[in-house]
Amino acid sequence: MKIVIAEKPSVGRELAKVFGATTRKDGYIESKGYSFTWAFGHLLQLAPPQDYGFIGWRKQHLPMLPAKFKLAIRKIKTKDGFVEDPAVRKQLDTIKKLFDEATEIIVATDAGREGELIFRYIYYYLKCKKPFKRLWISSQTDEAIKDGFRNLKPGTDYDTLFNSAHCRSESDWLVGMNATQALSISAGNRTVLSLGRVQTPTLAMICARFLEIKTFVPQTFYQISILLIKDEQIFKAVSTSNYKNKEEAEKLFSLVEDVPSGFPTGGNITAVEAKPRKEPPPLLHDLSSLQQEANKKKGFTADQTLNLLQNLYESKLVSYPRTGSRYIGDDVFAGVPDLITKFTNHPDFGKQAQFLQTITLNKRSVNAKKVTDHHAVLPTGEEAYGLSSDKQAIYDMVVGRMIEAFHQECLKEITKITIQSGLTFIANGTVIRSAGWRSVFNETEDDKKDEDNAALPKVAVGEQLPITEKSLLEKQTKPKPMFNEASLLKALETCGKEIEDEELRYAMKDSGLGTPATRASIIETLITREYITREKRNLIPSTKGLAVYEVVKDKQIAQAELTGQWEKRLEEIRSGASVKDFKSEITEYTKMITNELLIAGASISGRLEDKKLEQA
DNA sequence: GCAAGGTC
Repeated sequence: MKIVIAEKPSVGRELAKVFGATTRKDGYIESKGYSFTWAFGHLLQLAPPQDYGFIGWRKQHLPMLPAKFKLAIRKIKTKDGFVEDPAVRKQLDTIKKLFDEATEIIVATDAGREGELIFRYIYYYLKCKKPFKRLWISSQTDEAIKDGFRNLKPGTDYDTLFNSAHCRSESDWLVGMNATQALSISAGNRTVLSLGRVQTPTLAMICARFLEIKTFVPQTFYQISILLIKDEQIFKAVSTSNYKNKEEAEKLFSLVEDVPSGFPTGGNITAVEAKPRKEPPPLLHDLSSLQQEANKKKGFTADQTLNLLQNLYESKLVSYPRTGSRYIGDDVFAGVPDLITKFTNHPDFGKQAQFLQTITLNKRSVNAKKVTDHHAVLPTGEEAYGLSSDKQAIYDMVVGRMIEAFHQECLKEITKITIQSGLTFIANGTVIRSAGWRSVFNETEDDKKDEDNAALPKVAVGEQLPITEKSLLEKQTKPKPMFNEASLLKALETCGKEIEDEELRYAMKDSGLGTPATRASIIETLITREYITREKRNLIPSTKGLAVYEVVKDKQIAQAELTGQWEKRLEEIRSGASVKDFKSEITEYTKMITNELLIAGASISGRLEDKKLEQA
């Protein structure tokens, strides 16, 4: 009997289906020759400090550097504290039984670093010694699966991938557990002050933005705007320059030749520019882009959106939710026309779905090379009925985006008129010639400025138009907005791109901070720790969060670059570099940050106390 | 009590 093990039940069932396996057992599916089983993500985790004898949080334990890490069954929180997850224990027993009977194991966890780790932790925990082969596919279509099974790789081909995964896991434990205890202990051990490679840079971003806004000094500046008229159509133009000095602005303002000042045609047209612009449809959604849209449109938190989407996935209404790809492969694209047909009666998108049946579909979101473990989120086409309003809203965002993504470009005409009257003015106008994908939701653009005109009248260079009105506008510079969940998610995705060091930036190019699967939980962790709170839709740091930020802000643990450095080294390990060197560097770093925090935490002890007094 | 990673 060959045992195939997948990362999650949905994939296990999909593989079984391709093999025609139908005998459903508890935790696996059987056929002649093959049994298909699965994990539920990580079943095993690195054991907590107390499993190595570090009982209680004590300075003399630090730094905790286990000679050999242990694995423990994933825990869940109950009213009696943390206990082994019984469902996980049961599935591990099933897997053990199957492995014991196996002649060969076929590893079908997701094709990536964590997928490899999920299997290897199970394999080593069960002390299994049987040979295994690796299924490595990036698409779940029947053809891709069959092809993958014809081209199984030797399991040992992925030893270096496991090494990099294992290093990632242990390094996060070493740095996170030690830094957390060190800071908590030195700050008086009254409350948990957690730190980690991902959560601390995230907290730092929120705090830095908050302080930037708090210390922002608005600058007053002046702008001059005019209204012109042509063929009974009034349009607006704004001075190309801003003026810091009021006297200067007033002087220039007096030079504007408007009708009330006695100039019947004081606006000289000096340039007219009209350019067509094509706006391609948006890409399909990955989890993060959907979380951002749901936060903007409906105010859902990242966590709520993930839960709603997971629910839709479990009801077989949408494809795999925790994806980081906004593309699909050609094989999935082949099924898209039929999929679109299923939505021709949709109350909101039916008409546009019908229209898509008559055109060549846009293939911007089709790129097999950009599909990683999972493709972009798509509806499955199963009939959806009786959904709660929140679930329906998320489902409609998925369906609507699919219709948009395969729709035509939006064609616009951008017009720019330059007017001279004492000083130079610009009038901008945008006319949509063909709405294309924008007809799906029919929403106005988010980047539209209030000084933009819709359509501009036809004018020619040399024409002189009446200026019916002029205004001197007093404006103030504004700080960047506070982070909300949408802008934070985006910042987590793109923070790698702002790293100056080219190599580190390259190492983070496909990752950012955290992963699609974990970003919602990072935000929730910061809230649970009382580092940040939600105020309306904004994420605001608390006194506690700001105190922690003060201690760590100049340290590596608060920089996104740390992840960049790790990613670079982990990639080297994956291609065969020594594990030993990286491990000893992590050990050194752990010792250093632990010692620093054991000293530094004392400085915030008082600030945590203040918070309690305020509340009392 | 604590990380980050995956998923029901």
